[in-house]
Parts: sequence; C-alpha cells; structure tokens
Amino acid sequence: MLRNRYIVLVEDDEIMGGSLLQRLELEGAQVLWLKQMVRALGAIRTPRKPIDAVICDIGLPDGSGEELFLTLLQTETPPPFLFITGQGGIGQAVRLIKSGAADYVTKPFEISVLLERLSLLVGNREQPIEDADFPPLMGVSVAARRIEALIVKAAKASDHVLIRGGPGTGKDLVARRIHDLSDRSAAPFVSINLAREADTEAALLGHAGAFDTVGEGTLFINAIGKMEAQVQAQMLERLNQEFVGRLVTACGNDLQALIAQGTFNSELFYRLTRIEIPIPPLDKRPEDAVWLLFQLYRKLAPRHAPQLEGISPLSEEAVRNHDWQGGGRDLRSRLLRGLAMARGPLLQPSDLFPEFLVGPNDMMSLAETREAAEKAHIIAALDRTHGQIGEAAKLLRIARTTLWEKMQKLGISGS
Amino acid sequence: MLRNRYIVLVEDDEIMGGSLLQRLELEGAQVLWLKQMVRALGAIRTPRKPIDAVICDIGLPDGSGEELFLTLLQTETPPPFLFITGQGGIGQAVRLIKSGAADYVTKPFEISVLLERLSLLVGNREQPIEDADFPPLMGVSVAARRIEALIVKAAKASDHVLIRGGPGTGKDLVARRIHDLSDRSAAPFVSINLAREADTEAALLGHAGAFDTVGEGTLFINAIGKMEAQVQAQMLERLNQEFVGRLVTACGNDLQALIAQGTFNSELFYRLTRIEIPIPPLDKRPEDAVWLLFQLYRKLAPRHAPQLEGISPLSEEAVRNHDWQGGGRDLRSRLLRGLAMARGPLLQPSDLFPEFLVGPNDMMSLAETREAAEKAHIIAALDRTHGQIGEAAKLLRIARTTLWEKMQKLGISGS
DNA sequence: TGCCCATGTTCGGAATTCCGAACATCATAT
DNA sequence: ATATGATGTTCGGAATTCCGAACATGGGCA
Repeated sequence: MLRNRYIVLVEDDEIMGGSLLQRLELEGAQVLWLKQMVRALGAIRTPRKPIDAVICDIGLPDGSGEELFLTLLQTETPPPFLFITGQGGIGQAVRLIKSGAADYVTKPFEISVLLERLSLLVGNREQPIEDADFPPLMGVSVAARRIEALIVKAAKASDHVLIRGGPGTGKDLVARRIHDLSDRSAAPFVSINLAREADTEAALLGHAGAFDTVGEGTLFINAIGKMEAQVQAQMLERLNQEFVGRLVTACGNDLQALIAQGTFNSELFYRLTRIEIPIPPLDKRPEDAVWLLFQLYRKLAPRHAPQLEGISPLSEEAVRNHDWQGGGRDLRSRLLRGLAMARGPLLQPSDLFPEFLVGPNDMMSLAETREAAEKAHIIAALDRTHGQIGEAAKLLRIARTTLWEKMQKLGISGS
Repeated sequence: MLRNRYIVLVEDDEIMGGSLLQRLELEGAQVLWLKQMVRALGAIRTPRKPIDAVICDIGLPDGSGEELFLTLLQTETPPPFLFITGQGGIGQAVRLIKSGAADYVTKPFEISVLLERLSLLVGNREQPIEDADFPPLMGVSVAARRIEALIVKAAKASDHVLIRGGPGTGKDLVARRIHDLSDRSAAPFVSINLAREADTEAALLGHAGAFDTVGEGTLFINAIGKMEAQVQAQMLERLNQEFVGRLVTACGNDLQALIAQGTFNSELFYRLTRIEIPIPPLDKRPEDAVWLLFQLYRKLAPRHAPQLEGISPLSEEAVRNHDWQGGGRDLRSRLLRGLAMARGPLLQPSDLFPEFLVGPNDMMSLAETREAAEKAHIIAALDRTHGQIGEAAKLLRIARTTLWEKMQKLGISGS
C-alpha cells in the first residue's frame, strides 16, 4: 500500500528515525528523512515530487513540528501530516487535528500500527493510472492526476465535454486522449479551431463540414467562445436533430463573461458542458512544469543538443519557481532556445532564462530585486482594487498601514 | 540658467521652504517640495523625470538629510545634492563633500547666493538639444542625452561609427539620425540587416550591391557580428580602396566575444569603430521607458483607441518599474495590445501587463511574491558563479551565511 | 600528511520590518 | 450639518531578518 509512495520523515532522533526509514523502505516507499524544521520547510514547500504524506515529530532542534505545520498552513494546503510525539497532550492533539493535521500518534507505538495508519492515510490518495499505451499527459501533480481521472470518466461517457484552460495548457491533447480512450476511437477525430477559421459556419455546418465528416466519431471545437451568435443558433438546431457523434469543446477562462454579456448562448453552453474539465495553469502546479521539462528534454535533446548530458538541479529549481504565464508552449520554446545555447554538459538556468544574464557588475542586489518585485506586485494589487488601499492590503495580506508605508518608500501613488 | 530645470527641495520649514520655492519658480525652475525624508527617498529613487539637483536641509522630522543622501548612495549615484543647514560643522561638511555631495551651505544665507551656487551646479549638466526638426530620439535620461550628443558628434565627423545595443534599443533610428544630421543627408541612406540576408556577399559587395548604390551617402549595416569571415575579408579590401561613403554599423553586446574567439576580424572591428555609440538597455533608464510610453501613446492612441483619455499614474509607475528585456519593441507591442484591451477612460496597468490579472482569490501575498523573486534571483546568482556560494553572496550583496540560510529556507541546493 | 579554501552550521545581537491602535482629515451620501 | 468610510500619518512594541564571528568538515593540491 505504501509501495512507490513519497513520504517525508521529519525526525531528529537517530534511532527512531533510522528505524522508521528502514521499515518504510522495506514497504517500498520512497523516503526523504530531514532532521530540522528549516530543512523540512524548504522541502515541503517546493517538493521535488508530490508528497503523499509527512511523518513529523513534534520536538525538533530548531522549532517544533507544530510550528512547521502551522507555517505551511499560512500559504498552502500541506500534504497529510501524521504527528508522532513522546509528550504532548490532548490539547495539542485537538489543536492540530482541528487545524487539518491528518493524525496524531503518541510514543511509544508499534511501528506496524503506525504504518497501518499511514497506509490508511495514503490509501485514499489517487494513484496514477499506469498504462503504457497511455502515459501521463498533464504531469504528476494532484491536479494533473485529477485531470487524468476526468479524462477517463469523460471517455467512458457519451456526454459532451467542455475543456477549460488558458493558453498552452494542452486542451487539444486532452481532447485527443478522451477520443483515444473512448469506444469511438476507431471512428474519426475531427479537430477545428474557431480562432483560425475564416468561415466558421461553412467549416462546421456546411456541406462536407465538420459535422458531416465526423460521423460517429469525436468533433473537437477549440476556441468555442469565438463562435458567432448565428452559428451558435444553427449549432443548437443541429444538436437538436439526430447527431450521433460526440462533441468536445474548449475555451479559455472568459466564457462566463461572454455568457454574462450575452455574446455566448447560455443554453448552448449547458448543452456543451455535461462534463467539464478545468485545467489549472502551469504556474499553479510547479511540479508539473518540472515533469514537462524532463519530458520535453528527453524528446528534444537527442536531436537538438546531443552533446548535453542532462539538466542541472538549479535549472530544475528555476523552472519550478518560474511564473509560467505562457504554459507548456512557453516552456517548450525556452527549452529549444536553451538547447541551442547550452555550452557545458548540463543545461544551466541562464540557458532557459537568458534574462538571468546581465552585464558584468550589473546584477541587482537581492534587496533591489526584492524591492522591484514588491513594487510590481503592489501596483498590480492597486490596479485590481482600483486604487483602494485597504482592499489592496487585504489582497496582499499585509496591514493597511504597512502598505501605505511601503507605497511611500517605493514612490507609488494610489490612483 | 535654472529655467526648465527640475529641482527637488527637501525642507520641512514652511517659511524657508516657501521662500525657496517661490524664488526657484520665479527663475523658471520646476520644483518638487518635500518635507519628510521618507517622501524624498521615494521621489529621488524613482523620479518622474531626471532630477537636475536636490536642495536638502539637514534637519528633517523623520531623519536627516545626511541619512537620506547616504541611503541613496548605497544603491545608486544620486543627483547633485546641495545641503543647507542652520547648524552642523566642519566635520559634517567634510564627510558629506567627501561622500560626493555637491555643496554645503550654512544658514543664514542670501537666497541669491544660494541660487548662484545652484546655477553653477546645474550649469554643467547637459542641456537637451532642442531642435524642432530633430526631437529627442532615445529619451530624457542622462544616458539618452549622452547618446544624442554622440549622434551630433558622429554626424559632424566622417569617421565610421559602431552602434552597440541590445534588441529593441533603436540602433536603426540612431543610424538614420546620424545620416540626417550629417552633410551627407542629401545623398542615399542604404540600410542592410545581415541577420535577414540570405547572401550577404552579394547584398553588400556584388554588382548593384549596397557598396555600389550608396555612393557618397551612408551605408548602415545592422547585425555586423553575423558577417562571415570571407565577406569580412572582402570588405576590408573594399574599404582599403577608395570608398567615398560613410559606414555606420550596429551589433548586439557580443562582438567582443566574437573577436576573442576569432569569428570576427579585429582589424575590421577597429576600422569600423572610430566612433562608438553604446545604447544602454531600456531597463537601465526607466525614465526613458516612461518617456517612450507617452511618445508611443500619442502616436498610436488616436488611431487604435480614440476613446482613451490618458494613462493612469499607476500604469506609469508599472512601466517605470518593469524589467524591459525586449526594449522599445516589447513596450510598443504591449501598448498596442493595451490599447485594444482598455475599457475605462485611462490605460490601466493590467492593460499593459495582463500577467497582473489573476483569477479571483489567486493573487499571491506580498510575502510570497517577495520570496519567489528572491528565489529566482538567488538561482541566477548561483548560475553566474557556477554554484560558488561565497561569490554568489557577493553578487547579491548579502552575507554568506545569510545566503546559506535563505537557500535552506527556499529549498535551493548549490549545484 | 598538511595546508588552503570553501561549505556547513550555529547563534547572539543589531537592524529592520511589520503590525495595530489611535487620531486627524477628507470625500461622499443623506 | 452630520454620519460614514476611507485615507493620511504617527509610533511603540513584537516579530523577523540579517550579519559576522566562530568552529567543524571536506575537497583539492603540493
């Protein structure tokens, strides 16, 4: 049950830690053993891969497991925490469980009992669908696995599907996979992007249009929000007739607004959205960015940079930390450029992010960088709140007077 | 002498400040009057336009003028500071002048004497070349004015000129202006970009090539670093013959490296670089970015967004703060997109920087943003120093142990 | 084997940041 | 004219960051 699971163990005691490590590895788990809170904080905040559970001692040399957990809670949903302690009491247990900790076990305990509770903990977590014909499509994060599960669900159903996601999130890959996993996979897969069609009516509904050629297969319509009202009406009519194919549509994150302003037909929307598959942007799932980096590297490096031996750990960190507005497409084009520029045996951060290169003695200090980033973010928050300082402070999660003082220091006026 | 100069006055005393303000404005200066150190710090660090001088009292309610000056010195070269004080002594005067302050005047003083010393101070500073036929080309910063002066110098000379600057810095505009201001302006201006030529030899040196058609005019060769060795040799030969035209060439920031590795002929380089005009990137001169924003806005807004009434102050700040890797070209394309997207009467930051828009409740906290920025910068510094932590700390201007602790906290390994 | 240089790590104290209470001021609505 | 809600501004204390000294450890080189 623990086989192939990724467990973080936070325990400073050599004997206890060694025993747990040994048993967990015997059970087939992959274990990261950390002895200090600060190390655990870094490792859990930016995991190398999704963490299935954390076994955490309360007493640590540089703080406590409770502090660690509460610190993590401030900015994210931590993975399941199972606390172990020789001391502590009901009060602490109550506090931690109420705060969202998964379990709390007092020493001494049988390791077998602990492992059983751990197994129950991770047993509920989604297992990747391991199929050689259908490798992971979106990544390795919890969100990616959820999408894969939704794909399987959609493939088994006959309902129309709406895929929602920003640029570079792989909506067409998802549509294709739904088709391939369905029992319509022997029938045609017809794809059409409304953003690129001059005459969407003819392309979709005309003689020998997409509706004709798809037969009992899957018709994938990307950029559905760009469909003109007239074509929407005709499509509704067409769907009310006997339509033996299956519709998969895709849009960005603006369809709700289009419906609200009447540009998109809400009845059509409901017809198309029996099943919805939202794809979060890549910058909300940094471990998928890293996964995609390695996937693309394996695919592209042999041809574009055969001399390269791999990707440096710093590059991996840089990819994990980057704000991927342009999604997979951006990552792919950066990698291609990086492969062309790389000189040493390993791909370096400045190969992927040439903006890291600056002239000699021109690198900003850390304080300057911090200040510039704060300034940009404050401006963005003020923009969002139309100059309302109190609201902007809430968005930024700082005190109103702190924001006011920072605006003074950084030279930002409110409007 | 003070007419049209921009003076910042830092003086909390209402009477003294009011008098100075009045006289400076009578002399035609534009004055920003500030009464607290924190306000002055923000205003001087990110000026709305280049500051010609600062008149600064020593005693301020929230600190001292000396503190202000020394704080500014830590990260930049401040504009000329002229201190005024009722107290103070030789020691303070010596300290400040040695630290780079321009002058130090003790109260009481005749305002006319002060203004005279101020005039001497700002008199040495470059005046913009005000010519209706030739408006500013690069911006309003000191660096931009220096480029304008170099353009005038180059126009008057007959020497070959090399223009050096990154993408989007306007190298072709500079070349054109040199030609227009020269006495060859009636002759042809022939422009060729080696990055876009399939056959550079034929384009330059063949029959009816650029060298033939330019006559006594100006031949501008962009991306000179892309010239093949064989063509370089032929060009040297051609220049050794009677060539009555004038050469202006341009490159990025990599020519030195190309020479060092033998890809570019150093003799040719010296022949081409009698006069060199370096163009700093736009992110090194934020006030030029703002100037360019307004220039482009005036040019593009009437046609693309006639309903707009202007640019919000926050947008101006956002442009001033942005890291303009792609130079003017990036700014122009962002503005075009912004004009298309703008909804209200004023252009807003998220029109120019759509990445400021995030989903509801998805905005990062200020602490998260600060942390992500620090992490990216640390990774960049470690990349630059090939994993050497001590060297990276120096680049970042923090203590070695501070860097080490931050790496732990942020989950960064060294290599 | 010893030396040098760098990292790994701790820690106390100085410096800085952040917060929240408090109060004045201003704009808007009634 | 008054009430309300927001900004402008100060400030003391708590919290956090940063620094630099100190020392152990490890790798490379002579």
